[in-house]
Amino acid sequence: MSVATVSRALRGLPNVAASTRRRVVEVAAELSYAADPAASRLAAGRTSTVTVVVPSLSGWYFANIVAGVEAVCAEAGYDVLVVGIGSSHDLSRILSKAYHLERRTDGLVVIDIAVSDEAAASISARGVSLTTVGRVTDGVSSLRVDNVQVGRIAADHLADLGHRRLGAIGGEQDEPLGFEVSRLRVAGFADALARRNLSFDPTLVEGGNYSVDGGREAMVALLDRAAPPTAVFALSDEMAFGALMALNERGLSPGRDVSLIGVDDHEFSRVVGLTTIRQSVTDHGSAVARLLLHAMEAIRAGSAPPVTHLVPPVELVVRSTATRN
Amino acid sequence: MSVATVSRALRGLPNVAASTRRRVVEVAAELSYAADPAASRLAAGRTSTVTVVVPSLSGWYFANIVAGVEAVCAEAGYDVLVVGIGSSHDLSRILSKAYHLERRTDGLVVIDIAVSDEAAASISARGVSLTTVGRVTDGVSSLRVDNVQVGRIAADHLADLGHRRLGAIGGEQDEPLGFEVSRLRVAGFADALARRNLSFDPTLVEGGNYSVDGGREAMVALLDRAAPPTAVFALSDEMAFGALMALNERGLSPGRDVSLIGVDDHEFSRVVGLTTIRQSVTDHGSAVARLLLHAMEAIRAGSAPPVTHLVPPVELVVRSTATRN
DNA sequence: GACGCGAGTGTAAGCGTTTACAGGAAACGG
DNA sequence: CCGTTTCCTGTAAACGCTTACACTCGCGTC
Repeated sequence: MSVATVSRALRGLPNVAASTRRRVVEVAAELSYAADPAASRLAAGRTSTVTVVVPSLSGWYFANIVAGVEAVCAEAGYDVLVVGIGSSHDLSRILSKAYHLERRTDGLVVIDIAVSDEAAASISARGVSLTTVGRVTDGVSSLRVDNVQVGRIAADHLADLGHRRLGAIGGEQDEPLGFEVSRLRVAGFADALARRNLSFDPTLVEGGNYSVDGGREAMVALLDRAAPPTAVFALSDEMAFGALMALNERGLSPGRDVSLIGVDDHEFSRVVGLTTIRQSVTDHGSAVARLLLHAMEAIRAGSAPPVTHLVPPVELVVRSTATRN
Repeated sequence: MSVATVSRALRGLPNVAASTRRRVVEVAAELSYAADPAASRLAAGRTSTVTVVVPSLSGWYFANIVAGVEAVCAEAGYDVLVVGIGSSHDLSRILSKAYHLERRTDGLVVIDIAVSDEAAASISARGVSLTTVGRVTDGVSSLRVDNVQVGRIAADHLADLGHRRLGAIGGEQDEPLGFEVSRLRVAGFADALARRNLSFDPTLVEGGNYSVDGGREAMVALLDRAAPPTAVFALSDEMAFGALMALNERGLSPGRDVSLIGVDDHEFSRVVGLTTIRQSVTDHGSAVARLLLHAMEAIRAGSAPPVTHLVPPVELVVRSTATRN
């Protein structure tokens, strides 16, 4: 029996007699033989590897996205490589990584990092499939929540509760990763208020850096205003937790003295009763992984990869930190 | 100039004239050339890849460990593969994965999963380095916190505060991953009490499944006892958060009505003022990655890999949920 | 001035697959 | 019964590196 036949049998290719295949599979199992991945990759030119590029691996949001991607890709037989670009905001590291990734991966999931058209073109020219989360690039499948909608939901809820003086805790100007998200959410927030003929004071937006500490400081800054807001929209639950700390420190009660709404439905939001806007992050990871798998399948089949833009729904979760004014 | 010279120059091997090397590096940069990883792996037999095997990728603890490992390994030029074994408790999946890993990785970091002596032997026989976190196997470098000590610190703190009727929220019998940890922490807890001639009622231990919900239910069960404990040791912060929920639901105040101490110093512990025992999980990841790098270096050099067992310190963090009885 | 030596470079044989191509046997139609 | 077609299997050429080995210098040595 030749190596070619074995290779064909083990990979499920056609043109192998059923009896032959059975024997091959049997013996392979017995010897616990499996093709050397490096040799396969070299010969076939495909790596059976998917790479997730992510700003950071710790942090609730990224960890959950990666978990979703990993589950689906592993299930489909792909190895999952992770690349954290760390706090180094310089794109060069990402690009050099992406460059190294060249012959290293069949697919790329890029999370919350802007991919320029040229970068996307160069990646696709190398035969690597690309999908993004949180950012969209022309011609690249992506998944993102409708952040404008998120802002609107928050504003509508707070306005329905009778709040009129509203503040927000968002990203910061010099924050490459989170700023775009902040901009959209705040825009939606302001837009929904405008539709109700309510005014939104843009000076009542404080940067919170998407961290607990940042959220705390932002809330302190808001409380120190001459006329503090009666309700605050924190653009992430983590910042909302910080805001809760600030309220506690001042002896203020969330929901009674100041209403607060977050975004994410982090698992600890339940613990503190945080009203929030839920996004199912792990599901997002799974969904984008499936997008990627389809694209890779298409490329392998020689057809043009489909371009799909997923916009999963978000959902208001009412708890106790936002109450009637 | 021959391919051999280029190969040697680019990899920094000796026996290359400085001038030659300079030119090669220069031209390579210009053409943005880099060796095809698959071909290198096939020819050299090494993969420059490290694999992290972890029960789950979401969850604070695992995400942070993986982040620490990734940072160090990426820095050292290794690709980082992640394998989540999911909720499937069956070892077969792990083993089949490990088997597939055979020619796929130079090093393995196994987190909170027991590795049998035979499995360790078979892995090392394949030339793959192995380090573990949370579990120790003979002859395998590892990192684990002293869980007995963790239990003692908790008991000492609560006892110092005058508490005499103590409960605990831990893992469960049928929980393959967490039970060992629970056993040790509870043992340390009981031991420290015994040293003070205080009694510990083992029926006052409820299983909390290392989840928020589990912690909540465990606390409910404890509160429903005829004689509830005045202080509770939650074996993880996440369970402690659940316990806090249960207290809130009953209108009880943590620290005043029931004292509570957790383990981890999760970033939200600060938010709720949870007294806890800190472990620096990301640092643990970095440390175990360095252990692995050393082992792989030794193997490459032909020497026997050093076996080191790291036991990083833990630290009591006093906040407001545990107070004088 | 022949010799040995070491530094630097080139040659070529793998590494273990995949895959185009060729070949051979069985089945089928005329 | 012979020529086709259809299936299956084998042969061998890549794939792009690494590395043992051979080789060529230029130099110091006796």
